Amino acid sequence: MKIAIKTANNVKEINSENCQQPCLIERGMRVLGGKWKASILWHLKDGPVRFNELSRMLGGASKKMVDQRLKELEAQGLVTREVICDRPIAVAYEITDFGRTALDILEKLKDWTEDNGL
Amino acid sequence: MKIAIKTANNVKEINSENCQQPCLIERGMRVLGGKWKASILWHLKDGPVRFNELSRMLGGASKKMVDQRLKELEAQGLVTREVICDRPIAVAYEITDFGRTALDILEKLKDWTEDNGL
DNA sequence: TAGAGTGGTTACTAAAAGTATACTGGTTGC
DNA sequence: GCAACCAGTATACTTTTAGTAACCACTCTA
Repeated sequence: MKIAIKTANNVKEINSENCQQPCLIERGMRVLGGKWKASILWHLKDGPVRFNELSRMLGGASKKMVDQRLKELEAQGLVTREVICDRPIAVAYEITDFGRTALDILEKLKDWTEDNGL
Repeated sequence: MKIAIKTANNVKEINSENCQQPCLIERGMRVLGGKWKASILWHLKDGPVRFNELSRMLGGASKKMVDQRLKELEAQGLVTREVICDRPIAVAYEITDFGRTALDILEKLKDWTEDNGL
């Protein structure tokens, strides 16, 4: 739907569209957009990574943050948690097939950031 | 770099990579990832939109939020603000060419969200 | 036996994000 | 005159998120 706006000496048409509420972009961002979430997913793309290692990769994210984000990502089915050894405890986080479907987006995001020197 | 992890009865190799700090994914997310920012950009893709109209499109975002996000997006060169009429005041926000380069990512995000019923 | 590493949890604080309401100062329409 | 619209601004408030630091139980290495 177009709406006309009368200005001093011309008429300008402005586009108006309704958005599904809450809109798809926003809903997607709620899954991938949290701080560290996309990064975590990205760092799991080459294979399973252990908890403390992941913390280091993220360079500065606290254990609490990494823990919280991993739990969210696990609950949403994007990563899985696997205990690979009981004593000493060793846990590996792995991206799921569903999680991999999001890597396309992250790849584009990475390229975009890189190309624009952000 | 691969690191070997000894488990009860096998050895598992785990991938370890260093991340540029702060990594590209995270940096990109700081530009597009704030609440409403991606949505705003998306809603500008079909042409300029006025302030209050944008608020309504976002369905629930307060004026303060919309205002803040628009200012951020403007400062980052993703949108422009144009006064199209002084009396009565009418302002239109428009996506820039640079802003358009991010729409690819958002398109993918939208499709992903849709395909996965999120 | 001390120190470092594993994968967390808990408690606390600081900062950011978001909501709600009212206000300005102008215009348009009834 | 009154209400509703425009594009914001201001203020106050609550909620959420982020981050620090200490702690747990366990193991491995020097």
